[in-house]
Amino acid sequence: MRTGITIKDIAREAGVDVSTVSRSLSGAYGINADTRSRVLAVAERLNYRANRVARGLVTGRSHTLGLIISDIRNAFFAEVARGAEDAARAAGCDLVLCNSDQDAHRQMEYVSSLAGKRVDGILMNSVAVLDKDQKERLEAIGIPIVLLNRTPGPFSTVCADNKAGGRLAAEYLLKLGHRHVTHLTGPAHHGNLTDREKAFVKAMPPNSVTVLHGENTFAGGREMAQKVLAEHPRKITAIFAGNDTIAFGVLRAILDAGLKVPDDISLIGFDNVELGSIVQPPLTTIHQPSYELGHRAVETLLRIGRKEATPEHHVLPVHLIERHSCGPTKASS
Amino acid sequence: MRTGITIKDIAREAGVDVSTVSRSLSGAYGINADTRSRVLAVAERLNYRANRVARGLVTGRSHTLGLIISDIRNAFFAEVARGAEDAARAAGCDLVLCNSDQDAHRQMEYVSSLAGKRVDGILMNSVAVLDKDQKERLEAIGIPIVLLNRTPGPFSTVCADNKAGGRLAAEYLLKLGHRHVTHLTGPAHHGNLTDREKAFVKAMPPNSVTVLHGENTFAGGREMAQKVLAEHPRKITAIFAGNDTIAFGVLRAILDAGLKVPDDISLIGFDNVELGSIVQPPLTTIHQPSYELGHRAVETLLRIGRKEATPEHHVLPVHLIERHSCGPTKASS
DNA sequence: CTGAAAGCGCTAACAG
DNA sequence: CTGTTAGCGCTTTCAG
Repeated sequence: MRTGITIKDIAREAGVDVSTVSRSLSGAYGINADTRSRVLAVAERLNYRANRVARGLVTGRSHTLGLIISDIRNAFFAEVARGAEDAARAAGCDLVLCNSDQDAHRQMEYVSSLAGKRVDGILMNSVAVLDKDQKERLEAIGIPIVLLNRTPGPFSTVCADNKAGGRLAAEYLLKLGHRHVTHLTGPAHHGNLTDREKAFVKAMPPNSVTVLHGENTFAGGREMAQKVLAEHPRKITAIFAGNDTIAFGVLRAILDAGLKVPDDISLIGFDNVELGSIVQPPLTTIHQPSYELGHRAVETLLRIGRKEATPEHHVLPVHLIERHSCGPTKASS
Repeated sequence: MRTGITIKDIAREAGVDVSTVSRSLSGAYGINADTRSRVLAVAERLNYRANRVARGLVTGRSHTLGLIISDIRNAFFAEVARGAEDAARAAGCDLVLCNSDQDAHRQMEYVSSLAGKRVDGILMNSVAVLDKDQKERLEAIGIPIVLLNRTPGPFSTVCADNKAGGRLAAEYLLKLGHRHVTHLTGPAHHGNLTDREKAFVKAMPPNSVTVLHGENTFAGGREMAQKVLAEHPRKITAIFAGNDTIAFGVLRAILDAGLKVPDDISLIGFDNVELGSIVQPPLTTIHQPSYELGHRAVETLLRIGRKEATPEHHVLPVHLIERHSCGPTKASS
């Protein structure tokens, strides 16, 4: 009912066998040019549209990829998704969008569901560093996977150089004289954020930084900032946010508290989301190539999918974007 | 190779027929509780995962929906997409993401591709108001469609009350004394934006507003604003942007020109994107329920999909969010 | 070069 | 309650 016109109809109409139709359509070898164009004409006339589901059933390839991310509303992920979709489209694949909200259970449900649909590959920024059980289940699924965050293990990964980014942020703040800083970030054991945190803390002098974990969202950033602001009204001179979205929330809280950035407190983010340039003050941040990340990730997904082969690990460079949310400490040294 | 374990394997293993397995799995009627649990146990043990593609082939339902939007990087669409995905998931459907970049050709390719995949429905913010030919082609496809912008015709629509929004913006600006305003918006004949434009112009005094069409993106907003600023340095006292993303671009250009908002020029947007509250100055805008839009759209999509039935038209309310990007004119009255 | 036949993995009557 | 029989729409040997 739904479809109507199939390969069979056009076979009958063109007076040939279905296999001939199939071959003509797929532009295959060994087919008379005349028959072929006749078949094509009929297909055209009947407004035929091949059923990709049926084709997928026999070929075993669905030409569909799954993308599991925390939340598409985070501008960083939107950018990643766009890069991924462009690359997928270039390869003739569809991209199904899944928002995990950082929920491990939900993430697994998506994987399961995608597996049931026999997607050709899954791209995901895993909720947290995967435990042994999860890794095994993922491997058992037998679908190519590319992780958007560095996790030791059998899976390919594509991610930014988070450690270098954390270090960059530390060095910059240090150069400006900050010695009492706090790092506001997402849940602990989140691959990328954790790398940033570790590298940041390591690059700062001992005991100069306190870190607070929360939701890595606008709301989360605001809440964490409200907390620190309430507890340490004077002491801290700078905040390093785990990502720009958190930074925006932090900025919001600082503004609400009647304080000024960077006069009262410096703020540096991570991601370099487009809107960072128009908030007030424009946000100093660490740039990571979000679009590229998504693009590269599906490229490697497609590559490893083909040859049942060795995992690849790509790490993309980051750099500092100096705008106006950071300034020198007055109280320091 | 890809899959391995099928219904057949578990039939053999459990010593029953495949149809029995199928029935057990789908929790169907008329099946011995014992056999059923035995089958389930085997399935569990073998880590069986039903092939939804095969199932779709026979049932005719793919449990997949398509979402075609301009660009997921636009925060408004990200919000819509999230609402759509949540609703789709609640209904057991996957959502495939398509970015049309406002390109009519690309939009049609996506529709075609989705149709080939026999999606259960398509959700799209059509590039422009559809012409007769396009409408016919869409109808011929025979897949339920819900449009995210109001287009007269046979398709269901879910959208915000754009006209009311345009009027609201005009009334507000008028109240503040503005009599020389410009409206910076996207391409002409874009359903939603056009409605806003028309209502806005109509609610303003004759000849008080000039409108400029461009790209409805951050870059587009910046470019249009640069143009206006260069040509009418003094005259205009307020700008109404077709959406917040454009407004952000406009803001950027105004700031770059060394002017102040709202002192030198007032700015009002449309959408009420989250980040509007932290730009400087916080953006006054028209709120539309983006998440709801996406959510409602898939709900109606699913509904009209079931009964081959009458199109539905939903229009969701908007309201003014008064922040600090608009002020009274000094030069006026 | 083209037709016949088998089958991808699953569901859906129809008997028994 | 369960097995048998047909397919869904397409690709793919295998003959001819």
